[in-house]
Amino acid sequence: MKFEAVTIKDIAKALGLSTSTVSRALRDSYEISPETKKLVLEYAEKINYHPNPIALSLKERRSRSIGVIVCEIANSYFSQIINGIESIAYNNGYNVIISQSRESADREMLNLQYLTSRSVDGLIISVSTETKDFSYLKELHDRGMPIVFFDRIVDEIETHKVIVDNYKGAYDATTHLINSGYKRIATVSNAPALSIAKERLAGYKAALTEHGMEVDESLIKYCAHGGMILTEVEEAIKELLKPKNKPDAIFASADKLTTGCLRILRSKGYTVPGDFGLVGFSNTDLTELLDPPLSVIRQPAFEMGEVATNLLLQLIESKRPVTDFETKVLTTELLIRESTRKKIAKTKPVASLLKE
Amino acid sequence: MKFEAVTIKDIAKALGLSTSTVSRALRDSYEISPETKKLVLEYAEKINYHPNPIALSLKERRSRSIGVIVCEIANSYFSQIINGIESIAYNNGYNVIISQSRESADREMLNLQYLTSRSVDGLIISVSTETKDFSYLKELHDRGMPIVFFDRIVDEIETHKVIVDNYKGAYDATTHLINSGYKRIATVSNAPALSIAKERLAGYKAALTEHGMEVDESLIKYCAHGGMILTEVEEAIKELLKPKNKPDAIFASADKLTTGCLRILRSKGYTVPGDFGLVGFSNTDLTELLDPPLSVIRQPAFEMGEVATNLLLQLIESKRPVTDFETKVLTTELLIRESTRKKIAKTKPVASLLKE
DNA sequence: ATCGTTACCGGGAACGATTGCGTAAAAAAA
DNA sequence: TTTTTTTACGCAATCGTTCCCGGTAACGAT
Repeated sequence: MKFEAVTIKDIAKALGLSTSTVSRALRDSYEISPETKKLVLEYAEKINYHPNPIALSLKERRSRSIGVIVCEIANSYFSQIINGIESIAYNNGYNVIISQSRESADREMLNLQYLTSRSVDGLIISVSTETKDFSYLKELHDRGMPIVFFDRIVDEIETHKVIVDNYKGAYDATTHLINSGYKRIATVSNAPALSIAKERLAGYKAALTEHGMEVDESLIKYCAHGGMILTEVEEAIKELLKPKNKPDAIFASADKLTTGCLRILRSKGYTVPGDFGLVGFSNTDLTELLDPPLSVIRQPAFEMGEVATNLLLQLIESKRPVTDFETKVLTTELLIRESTRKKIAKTKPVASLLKE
Repeated sequence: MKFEAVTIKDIAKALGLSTSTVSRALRDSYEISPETKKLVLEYAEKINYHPNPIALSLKERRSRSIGVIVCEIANSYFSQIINGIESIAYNNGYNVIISQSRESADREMLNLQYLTSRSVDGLIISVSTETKDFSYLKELHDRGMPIVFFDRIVDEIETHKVIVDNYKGAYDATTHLINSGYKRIATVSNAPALSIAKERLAGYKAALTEHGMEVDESLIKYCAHGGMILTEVEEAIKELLKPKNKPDAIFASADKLTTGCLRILRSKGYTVPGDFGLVGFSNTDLTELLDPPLSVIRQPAFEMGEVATNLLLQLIESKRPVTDFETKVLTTELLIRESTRKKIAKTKPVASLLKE
């Protein structure tokens, strides 16, 4: 079934004009008489004419659409990012095509090919945990495709990037654990090759050393798929519990890792923050309703999406090749709740629950 | 900046052939000699030729893209649905354009216009709570636009629809509350005009009457935006707590309403399931980690997305106008956890936490 | 009377790909 | 050898739109 739309030809035929005249009348050209314009405009309105964007795309060699690749949509952080992207794109007449890599480099590549063959005007990407070979992306970029990275950025490719201050986020969280009285702080991290993993790890280590605590590599565990596969988190926790000198707190470095840790700890019968303190990056709005309410580092996800999109549009609409790229660094927010309160408060604070 | 792609003309020019020959060679037409084919194919491969989908769209009058309208992406239920939609669409060479109504009829209308002007081949929609006037949608459908509704369907428009057995879901949940010993069961529902709200309310009422309990209209509260605005939920709860004969359990009829109720109850210092039993529709995978773990009615969201997309593609690719429409009804699943356990068990069950 | 302006409008070539039709040359049949 | 058939390719129209060229009036100035 097809959906037949009105074209400029229909108007031309009905009004006994040429298509060029109609086109010009619609674009309010100076060489069309006011009467003709009025005629065309009114008729176009009457039969509900809308220019065919596909024909325009062909003519102007641009599709007015941007591609977005994230690892998964069903993740608060990314869906908030997408929200931000969408709001800006929409306001500028662009549409957004979303695809998911599901942390697979293959799927990411496929999506990339798909999106470019669909001739998107630009791309906003957070690479998968698995991606090691950026040559395809690099080639794309070299051939002129505007790209903006966010979250998991690629150092090898020079373009606009949007991140948060991961170092500081991790530093603050770890410091908070230290100040709360935790002595042996472990971390469950993302795939070590990832930019965010490195930065967060660096912040974690810095906080430890600056407070006179030594960095114990056996307390650093990695989950290759960033918590998307729960058994990886389980494995990490199992490892952490092995030695006699168990940690007394965990800093989790990604959304799914944070809730994953809680899930595993609880399933093993441990209590938080009794047996372990827990803090992590997370953007779920349910963290305060969890048992226990989780202390989290929250990223300004919506804003990140907005910023990334503005940068991309700037790139797309620039007449000359852009060579001056910037990396926007937004700040995280540490929300302190029960999960890092070493001495369990019997009376739960409820006043702040209504916020958001 | 533009991203210059290789065209069929480039190949033709380089090989001293006509564009038609190249086109036919690429499509493996019988009237092209094997040598020429080989030549073209190899050269196309070499310079990384990809047919321009926009030119194809213009020629074939189809864009191979489908539009999706949901109220918000950052909602587990909808992002799971989108996941399902995307997986099927992708496998069939379609791309998905997503937009959000944010429960506003105006935004929904705008999105609709935008998507159709972008000439999508079909639409998958869950209408907003606010939408009362379906004439635009109806007109679109009458003019031949393939549409599939899911979740919040529109009775006035005859087309494929995908829902769950809302009646049974609500009935089961309410019955579960009754069997757990709750005596005065309230419900917090969606906008009353919504199909899902009606069906769930009917299931709730049926369960009550069938178990010899009377339906008390003062125990039925509505939230016009389905929990998206928390103050509406707060207002509803406040109303429920007014009369002396307070309810002892709440059945919430949407994802955000369920977590919203928990949020409000906890912020007011009530305990669940001590002061109130709570069960509701929800697709978050965090419900078992909440305090208390929530009993929920879970919808097969991913599958719903798949089914809806298959139906839509069927509609799009049908040669003749389809007049025989079907409504697929999937089944919900009741997951029983702490929030409906009238007598608080001291030892929390942890074995099932690892599932999913 | 001739020329230059100005005001309006149409023809037709793009954009990239497909496809019906026409046709030259080569191969097969007469 | 002539006719017919097959093979293999090119021409041109098409999709909807824009825009570069024109073209033709009407009118004033010379």
